[in-house]
Amino acid sequence: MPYDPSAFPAFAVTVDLVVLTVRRDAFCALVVRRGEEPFRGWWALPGGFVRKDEDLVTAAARELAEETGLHAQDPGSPPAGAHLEQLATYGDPGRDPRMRVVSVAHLVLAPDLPAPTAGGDAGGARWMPVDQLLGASGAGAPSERLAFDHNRILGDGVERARSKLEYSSLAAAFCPPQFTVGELRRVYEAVWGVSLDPRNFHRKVTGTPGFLVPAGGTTTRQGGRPAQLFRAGEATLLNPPMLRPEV
Amino acid sequence: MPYDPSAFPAFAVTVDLVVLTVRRDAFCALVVRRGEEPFRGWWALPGGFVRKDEDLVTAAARELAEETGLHAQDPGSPPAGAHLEQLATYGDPGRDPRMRVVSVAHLVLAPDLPAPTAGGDAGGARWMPVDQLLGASGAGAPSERLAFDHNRILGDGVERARSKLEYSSLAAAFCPPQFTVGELRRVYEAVWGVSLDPRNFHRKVTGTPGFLVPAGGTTTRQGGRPAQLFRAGEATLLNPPMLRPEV
DNA sequence: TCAATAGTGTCTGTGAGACACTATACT
DNA sequence: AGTATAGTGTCTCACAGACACTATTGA
Repeated sequence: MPYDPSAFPAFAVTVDLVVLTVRRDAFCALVVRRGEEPFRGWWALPGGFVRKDEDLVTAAARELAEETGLHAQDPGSPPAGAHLEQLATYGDPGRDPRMRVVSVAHLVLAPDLPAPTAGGDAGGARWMPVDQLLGASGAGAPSERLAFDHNRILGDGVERARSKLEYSSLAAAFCPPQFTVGELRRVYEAVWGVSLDPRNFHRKVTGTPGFLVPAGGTTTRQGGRPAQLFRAGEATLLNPPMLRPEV
Repeated sequence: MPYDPSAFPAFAVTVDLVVLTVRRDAFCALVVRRGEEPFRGWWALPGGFVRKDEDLVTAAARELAEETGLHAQDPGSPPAGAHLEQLATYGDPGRDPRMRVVSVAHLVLAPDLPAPTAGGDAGGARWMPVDQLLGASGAGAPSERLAFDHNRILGDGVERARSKLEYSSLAAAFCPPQFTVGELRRVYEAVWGVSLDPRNFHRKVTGTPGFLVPAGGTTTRQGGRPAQLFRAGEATLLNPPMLRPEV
């Protein structure tokens, strides 16, 4: 078929963000209150339109900064900011009742933050446990429904995060720049919803080259014997992986 | 910001296809010859515009059928058609010199096909070894460059396929409905570019519940002792995974 | 006969899971 | 003291990799 630029249908393109963190041992997602129709008053994932001359990942980083003040990881500045990656794209006709919108969802893994002050347009923002939004793993129905198809997007993001902990060192993205082995273990436990043996976990993560680098000091912020502080190492892929229990 | 439907920038949305197969022990991708500017005469990935009321995956399946005659896997018809899944989305401004185009790339894994007759618009279509397009794993430069950012898309698709063979049973998507253990092993060897021990491979795949189901007969089409025929089982996830050698 | 592929058995090293035990803090 | 968490050592089982050996075809 000959190329005709005026013949293609026009789409709106947005980025939606699945921002995940671990707060007080709970695996939480960032949701914002919608201030307008449709779904006025509902919780939704943060997001917004991609601008005319803007890269997709740039748009995602901009929305993230606007809505949370978080800065995405600059390649090069090791312990600063959150992990950002593309998740998937959702473009069913009718997913937005107003018009044809294709949304490129992104996944953000962030350390625990003081308070998610909604930057500008959103009427409110808060962290909400993912179990409450998706239904606990035990098949319960979600107690909160999100606007549009955001439950599906969140579910995909949560599953991506859970599986990435297995074969990458991304769990450290949920931790502050310096953290203990116990704190890292609590991240895995919160995200996977399981209990892990502290002794085997310690042996595994400290024995994997490049995963953890000793940062020097110790801390007793978790109580008990002082624990060594680490920061994330250079390795991004875990080999062999750390598999989720309960096959 | 108040919602203003006329304020969003208009994008064109396309689907591009990374169609992979194994032909004569070579890992190959489907490329089509471009008949128009820009990149007239270059090889490119098949693809096209998403229609106004069309789902993304539907658009990908339609383009696949138009350009190859292949039908994507209908959930429910086990041994028919190819595996189709979303890969990633590419939307850099300037990736298409004519206008702002966001492309939702899809990955297709297909069994070996007789000949990729270009369906309609494309000036020609052929299977090309991925090493030739991406440069052999040994750092060689690609001997053929694709149009637009299709080298990058192809690279992402190839890497996705390689890693999916590890923890899923998708290798069977490269095989005919009935196949032998040796044929399945040659798929792994071609995709990963390695040699695998036939005895250990046999023990591994036949010992994984749900991966292979005996289909009854035997064949000698590979020469040597007759080999049992199998078809793909119900299992989609491999646990434990089949890891690539050469860490 | 040989060459090819299919399939089984056996050994060894690595690593995960279970768990006893010691170390060092706070109350 | 008791309780919390940190960290080490040890045992066992599962499994990947290496490879000897047998089975069954065609040339």
